[in-house]
Amino acid sequence: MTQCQTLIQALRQNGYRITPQREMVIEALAHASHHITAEEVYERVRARSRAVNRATVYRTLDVLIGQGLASRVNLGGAVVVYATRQHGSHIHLVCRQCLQWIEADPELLASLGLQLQNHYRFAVDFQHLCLPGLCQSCQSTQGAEES
Amino acid sequence: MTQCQTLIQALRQNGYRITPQREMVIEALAHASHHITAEEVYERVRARSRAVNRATVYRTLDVLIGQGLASRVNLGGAVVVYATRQHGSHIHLVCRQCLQWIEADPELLASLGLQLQNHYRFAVDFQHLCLPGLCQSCQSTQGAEES
DNA sequence: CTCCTTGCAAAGCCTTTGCACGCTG
DNA sequence: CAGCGTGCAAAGGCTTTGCAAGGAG
Repeated sequence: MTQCQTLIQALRQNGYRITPQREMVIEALAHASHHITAEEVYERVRARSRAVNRATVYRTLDVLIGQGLASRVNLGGAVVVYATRQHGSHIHLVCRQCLQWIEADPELLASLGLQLQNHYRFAVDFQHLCLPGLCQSCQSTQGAEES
Repeated sequence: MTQCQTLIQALRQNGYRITPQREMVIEALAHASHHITAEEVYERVRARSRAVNRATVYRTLDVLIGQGLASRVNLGGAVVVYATRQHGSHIHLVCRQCLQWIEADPELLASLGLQLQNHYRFAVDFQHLCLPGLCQSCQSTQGAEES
């Protein structure tokens, strides 16, 4: 709840107008336990009001991202998900085979982040990181399906 | 050269037929210094023969990926690139702002890989990893453009 | 000779855009 | 009120698909 208000305030303070549509998009995004796709945001918003268009969802998500309030990540393939920045930093271990993912402890990346910063002056976006690979169950089936 | 032959042999042994089109796609991919987009593969192949269709390029790339001979990676945004597995493991530090990327030393990820394997039984795909973030120059402009 | 592959063109998918109306501030 | 934000519908870019003809093995 408060999370939504924070986002709304941030938008308002940056000169954006708060419309019912934007509120609903923000709420859908903030209430999502994890990341959701644009389509899922649309569905959730649509469940509350038919007076929202897909284009508006995309436009609102773009605004949030532009303001650094949300992030967009491509979980391999064509799967694009969104999340508010307030979900905190986290790592996704995305299985390239079953497309499921595990959340990993962000702490594991701390030292890597420092090294990359020192060596390459590159600031990895730890807010929303996604590492492709193979999950445990797919590692087993991997060999078997090579027929 | 030999790299192409290896790929071709692998396909042949898995029951795929080797056509001039597939050879050309494989050569274009294998000779690419880094990763290339599907469109670039198409252009390179097209430069050698007009008798190749975009659909064939996509289909061949899919076959290669299905066989684990190539990988597809989304460098943020709509940029999708391909590379043969034989290019060895490497990390891309992709700037989410200017979309340019730096190659980082894969060794930096070695310990992280082990930890993720131990903690989560997840095998990160180090063959072709891509970390989003901000490059040095965009880190400077970042603060300035927040108007 | 079989049937895997291809080219062609069209469809698909997700996302973006142009425009006039409507609502926020 | 001024002008940003919206819905609608159409376009857009990239990728996939159906089908008949063609070529690999």
